[in-house]
Amino acid sequence: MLSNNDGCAIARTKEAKALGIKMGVPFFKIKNLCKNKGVAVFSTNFSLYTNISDRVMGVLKKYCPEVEVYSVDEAFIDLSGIKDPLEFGRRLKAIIMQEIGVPVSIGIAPTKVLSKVANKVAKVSNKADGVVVLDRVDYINIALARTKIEDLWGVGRKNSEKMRALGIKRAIDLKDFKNESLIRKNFSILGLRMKKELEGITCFPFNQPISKKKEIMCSRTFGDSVVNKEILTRAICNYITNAAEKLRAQKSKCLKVSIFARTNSFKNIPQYYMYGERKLQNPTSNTLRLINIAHELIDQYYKEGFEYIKAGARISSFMDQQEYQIDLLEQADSDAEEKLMNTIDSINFREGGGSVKSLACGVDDKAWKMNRRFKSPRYTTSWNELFVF
DNA sequence: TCTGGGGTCCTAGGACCC
DNA sequence: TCTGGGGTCCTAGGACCC
Repeated sequence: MLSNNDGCAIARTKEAKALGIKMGVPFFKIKNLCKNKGVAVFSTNFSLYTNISDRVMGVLKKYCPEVEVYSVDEAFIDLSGIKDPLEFGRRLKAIIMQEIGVPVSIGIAPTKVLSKVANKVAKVSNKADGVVVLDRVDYINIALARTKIEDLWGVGRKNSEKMRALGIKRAIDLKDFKNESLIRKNFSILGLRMKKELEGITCFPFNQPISKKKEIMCSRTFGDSVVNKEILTRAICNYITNAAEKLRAQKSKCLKVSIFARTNSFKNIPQYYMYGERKLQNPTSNTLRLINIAHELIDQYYKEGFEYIKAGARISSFMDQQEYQIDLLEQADSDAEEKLMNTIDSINFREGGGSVKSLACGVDDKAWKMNRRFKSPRYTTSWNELFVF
């Protein structure tokens, strides 16, 4: 399968992989190979994939207690409390095949990182028939000994090179690595969490089923480069429109807009990266308002005489409706603040007294902390704050 | 030679994912 | 000739506060 404009290979069958066709390789580099070896090549149809994905996820949600949709073709399922996970997995696989007609592989293990390893085993093993449970230390260790460090979920190109330099060549080496502070120092808290997950300790917990985007980007590479400001503007306004639609769909408003357009860096021509951003005083999801801002940014940053090959728009700094309402409340009505202050003052500090530095407003099961100037509400989970409900 | 001791908030950039 | 389109999280460092 090829990317937009049939630029790169982005999905390959086992057979294509065996021919050495790598993820992301430009199509023109493998065109001859494909022709000679009879590789079938297709353009992508993302709305079709989204549709199939939605149906598969629907089946998961119907039969599983907790589902976290991770990407268009992956989901995590919480199986705590399931007596026979292997049997459950096999049944689930059969149901998906029957109801949707799509083959899936299922990896089951104590943590997310280990379940990704199990899934990889399920994909390649003939014996497993698509479902693998890694629930015993000896099984886990065998699987980790066969997993190259760069194939581990969360270890990319840069960090696998660094790990190899430390003698960590396989996943098992990371699990058995004695010096934790060295891992922490070189690979940040994420590296340490990976190691702990390999040991079977959960560090990437199950996420809330409904998670909202924190930023939304729409961008495209053009088929032909664009040298006309009006055409470029029209494209960017389309991206803004799409982004705003997604924003409203998740019931958020944004506080930041940015636009960009770039020349083709693979070509030996004059290069320019146009980038502009704007922070907003008041949150919005209004398409027209966002488009107006885009126009202003383009007027400010556009340069004549360049061949633009790609452009996009990004919106970020979201507030959801609840937060936004609180923000308005705080700006408009200082009575609320006074009330909270009075409540806090009335609390008896038993252990040597104390002072209140921040306020917490409770809404449902969440709380937003605000500093004294009420710049922006902030979700907080720190342990040393006083919550007054 | 030494230069207070805490904090918060924000951003850019890097690394990773599919 | 021809090189995708989205996302997330973490860290360091600067600006600022008392």
